[in-house]
Amino acid sequence: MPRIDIPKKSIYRLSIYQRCLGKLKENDVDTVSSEALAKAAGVKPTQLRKDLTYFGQFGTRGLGYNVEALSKTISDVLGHNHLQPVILVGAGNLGSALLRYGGFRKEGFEVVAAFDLAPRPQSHLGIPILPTAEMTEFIREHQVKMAILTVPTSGAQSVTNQMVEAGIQAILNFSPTVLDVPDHVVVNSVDLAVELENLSYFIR
Amino acid sequence: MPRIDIPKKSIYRLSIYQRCLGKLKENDVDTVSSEALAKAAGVKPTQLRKDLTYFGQFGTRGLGYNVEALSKTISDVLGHNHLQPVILVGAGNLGSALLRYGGFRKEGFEVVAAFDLAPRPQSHLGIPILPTAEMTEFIREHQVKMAILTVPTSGAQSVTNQMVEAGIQAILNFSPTVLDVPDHVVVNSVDLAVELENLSYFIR
DNA sequence: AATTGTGAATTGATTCACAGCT
DNA sequence: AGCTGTGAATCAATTCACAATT
Repeated sequence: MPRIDIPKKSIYRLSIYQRCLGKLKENDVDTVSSEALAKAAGVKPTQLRKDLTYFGQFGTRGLGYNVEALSKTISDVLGHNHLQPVILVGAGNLGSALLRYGGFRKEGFEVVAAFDLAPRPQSHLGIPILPTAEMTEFIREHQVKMAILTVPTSGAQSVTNQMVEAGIQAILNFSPTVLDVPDHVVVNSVDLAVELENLSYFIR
Repeated sequence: MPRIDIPKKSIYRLSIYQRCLGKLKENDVDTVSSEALAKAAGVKPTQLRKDLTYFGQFGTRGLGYNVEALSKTISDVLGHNHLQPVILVGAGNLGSALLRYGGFRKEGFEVVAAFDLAPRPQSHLGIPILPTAEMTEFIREHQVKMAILTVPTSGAQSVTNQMVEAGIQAILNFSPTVLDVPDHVVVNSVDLAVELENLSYFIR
């Protein structure tokens, strides 16, 4: 694995570049300079170029990058050329909103099922909401590797343990708590209150 | 302003420490060591101590930190001792879920109004949903400094321009786009698809 | 004896400056 | 001429190691 010393932040920015490239594609732009793409992504041109060199050489000197080709390359690097199945655990307010949101599919992710302790029979956008008791079996059976966690703080760690035990390798955590997971599992946390608090420090 | 060379990430972690301290308070713990608190926050003890020294000395050598006092200090530093008013713009799926969520108040934030191009008369938890046309006036009148942005990509930049013009200084952005704002405005973006993409890179 | 606070060392990320292609 | 690719330099954040304090 050469990935070992690529900054985590570079990987993160790759996704942002990818989104910008998508917009360029929609506008039938077929070549873009590091300067223009960096501007759209809110970074410096040298940083964009440095980020890309971790994975190879994709540009043409004197010209820039081919939008289509670069986008394809980033897809390859990020490894989601095929639809990646994701489960959502905790179908409360936030959870159901995310189910209804549905904007993930276009980015290569498909929410295949949701789980809740007290599932109402209703489903969103055809996504079944199942009892949490069935979660581990589902994960194993469908070989799901990614989960979105939107349960209240109290249940977060125990649900996480079950998911990890069943084979989940990556968790997008919205519960306002720090999850304890084994090394091979990745967690990205989005804590809304923390984000707000952080912002409030910077206002005068 | 001494804040100038304090790492942005330290500020961010302060919020996390604050949350952990809250849990300790609930359990009537009154003293905590850097080791224990760091563990709860998912960081190294030295990092916790370093983060705190940017703001002063709050511990007792040989003993640890007084939970109550440290929590109070962090509140002061983060500057949200009084309820901070926040508006939410874009009352679609995600926006209304956040309105209903309501967990912000406990952390010192109050969503005072929501805005939408096509507001249904209904309100969530007593928070009025008003037409976007009234937004700038509201911001000025109530001196609101913070906003949560949950409009679709297409409208994000123009709504942002209006908000900034009216005096908004901090934005928590959920629109999947990079916002262009003047230097005195802070933006924290949460892009769900980017988070998922980033996770997917790390699974094997 | 235990634990904080911190300068120094290290590690990591960003930016510079320019060589190398097209 | 223009723009990428990249080693070197800089800047920032983290961790170490230990002195200071209770």
